[in-house]
Amino acid sequence: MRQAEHHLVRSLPLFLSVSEKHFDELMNTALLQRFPQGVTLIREGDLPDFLHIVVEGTVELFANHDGHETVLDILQPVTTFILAAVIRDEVYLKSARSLTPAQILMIPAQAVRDVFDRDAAFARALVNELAARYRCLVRSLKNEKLRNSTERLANWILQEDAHQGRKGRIALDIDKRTLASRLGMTPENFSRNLAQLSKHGVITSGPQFIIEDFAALQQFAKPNNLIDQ
Amino acid sequence: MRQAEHHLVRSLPLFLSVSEKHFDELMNTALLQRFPQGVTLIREGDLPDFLHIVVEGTVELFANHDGHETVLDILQPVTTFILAAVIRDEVYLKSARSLTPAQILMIPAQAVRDVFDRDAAFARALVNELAARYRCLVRSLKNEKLRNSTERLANWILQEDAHQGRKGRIALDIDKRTLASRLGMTPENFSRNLAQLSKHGVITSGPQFIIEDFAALQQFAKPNNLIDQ
DNA sequence: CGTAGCATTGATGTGGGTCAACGTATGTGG
DNA sequence: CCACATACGTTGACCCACATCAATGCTACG
Repeated sequence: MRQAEHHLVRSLPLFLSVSEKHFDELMNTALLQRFPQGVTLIREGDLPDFLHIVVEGTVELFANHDGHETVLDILQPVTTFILAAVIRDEVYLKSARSLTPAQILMIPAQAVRDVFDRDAAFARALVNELAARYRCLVRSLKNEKLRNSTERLANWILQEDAHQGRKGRIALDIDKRTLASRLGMTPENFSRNLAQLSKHGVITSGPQFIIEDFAALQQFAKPNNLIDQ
Repeated sequence: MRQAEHHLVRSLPLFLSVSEKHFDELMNTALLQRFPQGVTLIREGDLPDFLHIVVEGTVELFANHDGHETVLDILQPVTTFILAAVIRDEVYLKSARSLTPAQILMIPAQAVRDVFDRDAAFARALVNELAARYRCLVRSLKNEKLRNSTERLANWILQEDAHQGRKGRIALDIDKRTLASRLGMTPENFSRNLAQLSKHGVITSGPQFIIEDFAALQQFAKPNNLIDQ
């Protein structure tokens, strides 16, 4: 692993307080691997070999049942995933695939559990990380159950605008269909919802959204800090 | 707190490996409290004062937004809740109310964080508990997104039958409307779904369900150990 | 320039929520 | 002991959000 990535990982909340010795122990056996787009990284039902960390690119967590598939989460750098399965050494409940070319840091599950048993600081960091992931999951569950698809899109636009510096102009760097799936709707409904939002201050021109009337959008979206963020 | 409850709590995975000293420290300041039915125990948006543990009764976790309410989980003894909020000392994302008269053990949040900082065994137990709760949440999310309401009911019947000793006869100890809400549907749809299941081997007579054709029910329900417990 | 893939738009179907009516059981007071 | 009230369960009618299917437009790239 390169120096730059070493520092990046070291500075994650999860590893910040781990002793140098234990951090080296984790990293010595870790792999930093590049994957092309569309690769299945893990499969639900398998036992965890590695703790995965998205270092670059986008990863989709999904699950299948009886011929149907559902997206459970979409991850951006830098995020751990399947931490719970690694800790408990139980089968994955979700599958993962790369939505873009991606760089994934993979730490052998046994090494994580070993250090977890010996390094109290790491154990505490793990609690915090898991708690954070848990709360993210609750938020996205509330987002799904308490808002309709147009509202979810409106709030995504508000958040993305804040993320891109409140310029009121959002450049879309992913496919609309990918964003649609991320927001839990079909591409067709995504289009219709976008059209709806023209009534609430959003102009769309190709891969750009422009917030023409911020107050109107805000009023429609009703952002809520117990759901968003 | 009585001796019996002391032992019950002590034997929870969360407290099994905590030192006697630290366990006493947690329990000294803890409250074991009885609540009547329908009491709001915690409110989303508040900061956590206590870690809650359902010792007796049933507790519903729910959330509100813009005049709508949704049930996020229903808890049976013995389960911790709002652990993630306590660990991170951040606001609750869910509210909780007692669905039945309930007995709740409340451990001051600060005491939990104190012992967590000093007792590595407790920190590790917390990780395991949180990971278990995380996985439960993923399972119920998959149950909601990958099955329709009739399938959810069918699987609940299979699970409850297993739970009651595979007698093929299930005694309902809660209101049908409560069960409906627990399975994420209205009482009206619950009735209709139950009627549907008569085509798949389930006979219903008042507060009793009888599995008349186990194979048929199983075939319809398609139980999945990556969704069901 | 033609083809492939994404985006958009319209028509239609379906799951499940809502509203209303009615049946059935369990009290409660005269 | 009966009349009545209250509440739950069931059934039917209807509606809404969203998925699906189909047709067409748009863009890009060999």
